[in-house]
Amino acid sequence: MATSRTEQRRQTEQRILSAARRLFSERGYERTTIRAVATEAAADPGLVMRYFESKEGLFSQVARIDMDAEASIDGSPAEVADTLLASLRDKLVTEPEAALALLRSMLTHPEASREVHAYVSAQQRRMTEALPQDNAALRADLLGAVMLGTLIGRYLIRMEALQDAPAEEISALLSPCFQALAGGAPKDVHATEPDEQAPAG
Amino acid sequence: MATSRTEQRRQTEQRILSAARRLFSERGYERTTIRAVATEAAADPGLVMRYFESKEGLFSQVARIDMDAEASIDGSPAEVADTLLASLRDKLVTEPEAALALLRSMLTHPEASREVHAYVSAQQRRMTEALPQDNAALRADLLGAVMLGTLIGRYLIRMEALQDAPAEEISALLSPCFQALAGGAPKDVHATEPDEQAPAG
DNA sequence: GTCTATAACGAGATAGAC
DNA sequence: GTCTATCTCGTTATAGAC
Repeated sequence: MATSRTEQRRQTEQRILSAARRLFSERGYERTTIRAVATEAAADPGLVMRYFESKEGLFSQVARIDMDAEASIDGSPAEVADTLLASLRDKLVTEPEAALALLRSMLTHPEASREVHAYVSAQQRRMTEALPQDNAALRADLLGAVMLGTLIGRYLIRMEALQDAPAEEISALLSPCFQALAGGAPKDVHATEPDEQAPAG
Repeated sequence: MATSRTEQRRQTEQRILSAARRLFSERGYERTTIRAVATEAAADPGLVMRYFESKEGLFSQVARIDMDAEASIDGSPAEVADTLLASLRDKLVTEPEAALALLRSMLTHPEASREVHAYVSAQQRRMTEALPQDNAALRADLLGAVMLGTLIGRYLIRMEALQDAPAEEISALLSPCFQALAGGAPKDVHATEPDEQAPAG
């Protein structure tokens, strides 16, 4: 017998999670209803509640991102910039659906906001340690803001050119930007005249 | 007498608008209720409906941004970058509450999304015309994404360092970033005048 | 009579009883 | 696993104040 009760239940749970991931990332927390998730998963609304306790519980399950999976951030400023850029490129290559569920709701849902805040804070702290400048914390925040803006533009707002561009082209354009923010020397600039670039401080 | 009936009404309308602006920008569209706006404005929920037709109508009134007020975008890539940076710095100096109402809801409310999309598209088109490169459209989108990310980080997500930093410091750090994205030569000037264009080299 | 406040309606949500 | 009570929302009718 292929489908025991527990197996059946596990499958239903998976269908619900998958449906929730899709709807939360497409519509955000508020506009996603338990009913819609249930319909999408061919299950009963009550079941969703039973399995995940509440709408909040379902969202938590969906939007949990493991910070530990992120690459560690260290080395010279230029290396930090490269690491971050590589991390961003990853997310530009394959759409990070679970993360999008979180991003989509971060401006309007308190828990999503907290979750994102915790994530960027952690990342920020690691970067701040790696960047030697006195204004390292601000530089780290700006790096985070640029990454956030890029992901929002591509996946959530769907800016046309940004949505269609290959990941490599985006990261190539962003590279000098990251280098500058990290405080390293901008390397592959399409500049006609490489001027001196000492940060005023 | 200071408060005639129409004057009284005008004041109530203003209180409602002000309350709505605050609540929409703090909580976003979905989590802002007509009732809460009315309470905040010391008015009646029915009045809000009567004055503004519907919740959508109220939001439209609050979130209307005049694109014409934006500075025109032209000149060399370096000048384009400077213009954009100046525009961003403006918004970093004084918190643009009405725009924040729109930004806060852009990821979860369809009309807010459309409004923002129209805005960035218009800006994008003007920039694309000004930037000579073949990948101008993508560069324009990225410039927009960086500005968006910066505003979100400072006002909506409230990244700590970014929230507290003076506008000049932020724009100084962002300047080479903008220059690189616009395709001009990175330069280390931090101008205080929007019109100021330092002669490079 | 116009403008404002109170009350009620129906839709749709979550969550807990069966 | 299903059904239904309760809550809150946006909105509309109704009664009262100027």
